[in-house]
Amino acid sequence: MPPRSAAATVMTIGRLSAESGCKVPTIRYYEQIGLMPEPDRSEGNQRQYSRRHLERLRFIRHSRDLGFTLDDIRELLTLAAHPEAPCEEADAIARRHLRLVRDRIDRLRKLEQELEHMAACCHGPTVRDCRVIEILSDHGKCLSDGHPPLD
Amino acid sequence: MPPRSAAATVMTIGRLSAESGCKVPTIRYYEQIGLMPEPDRSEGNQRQYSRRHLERLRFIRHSRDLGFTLDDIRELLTLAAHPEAPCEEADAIARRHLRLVRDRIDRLRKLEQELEHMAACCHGPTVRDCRVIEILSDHGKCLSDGHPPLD
DNA sequence: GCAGACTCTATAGCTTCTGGAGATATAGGG
DNA sequence: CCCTATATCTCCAGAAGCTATAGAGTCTGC
Repeated sequence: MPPRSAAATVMTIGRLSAESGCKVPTIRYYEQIGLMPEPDRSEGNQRQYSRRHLERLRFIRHSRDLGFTLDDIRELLTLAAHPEAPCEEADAIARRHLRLVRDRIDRLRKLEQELEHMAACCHGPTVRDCRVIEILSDHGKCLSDGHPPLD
Repeated sequence: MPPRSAAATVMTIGRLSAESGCKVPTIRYYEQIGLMPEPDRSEGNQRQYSRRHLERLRFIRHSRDLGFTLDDIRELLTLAAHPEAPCEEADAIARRHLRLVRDRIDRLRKLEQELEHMAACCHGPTVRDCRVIEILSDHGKCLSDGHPPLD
């Protein structure tokens, strides 16, 4: 009997979606931007995917979950296809991304403090006595001087 | 002599930009989406801003820096215009935002660990021995089961 | 009165998808 | 063979929050 899991040699796009966790329009989008190769088509013009497609898509999905950009992923995919190449580049991408993530954490922490401070400053029942609005209006009432952009 | 700082009663858009830290196209964009009111125009059809515009724009800018969405800011601006209204709502917006920020910090921390783990796993000189690609290919090699979406 | 800086409008692009419209394909049951 | 329900097809628009460009007009200082 034919296998019921991802072991099926041919998948529709819906199946690929279920197996990979990517939504159907997202898969078509990835194909459109050249991140996924164009699959074969059935007689009725429907996409037919193989396990190789699934693997690639899972790689993409996983990398996206880890916050890599599509451009990063494009590069990582190229690297993955050349096992003999030096891995410095892949490593560099990962490390750069790690720096980015740490940076974002730092900035978000500052923000967290600022917001805690703000929320703690609400003193009266009306907007007039509420510091939230006031602090937003006047940067000088902030804990820190500058808020770096979040992204 | 006419004042040289923001005390000028009338500003061009470039001046408003410099005083607020918002770029010129951003200011026009805010006007377009109704976040900033349409200012008077000079005879030559150029926008003329008052200090009230500057205050509003600074409020917006500061809130953006703190990560509030434009929709949040719209609401906060409305609230700010009604000092007699109860401040619960402003407070609620700030607290909701605080929760959001904390959530993002948590998720980014997990990511950080994952990436550290990954980077530490690079063992060989070629992609073949580099775990970065391998881990990306195979979710099972991850520290955690699921990576929640970052946003 | 002219160079150069600034501003105007309108429109398109960025990133990473997501959703809808309207048409076709396929699978399962009678 | 037909019917229906679901899945798929293409194409296009929209989301958030800007940013950039083109081509024209305006203002300022010397």
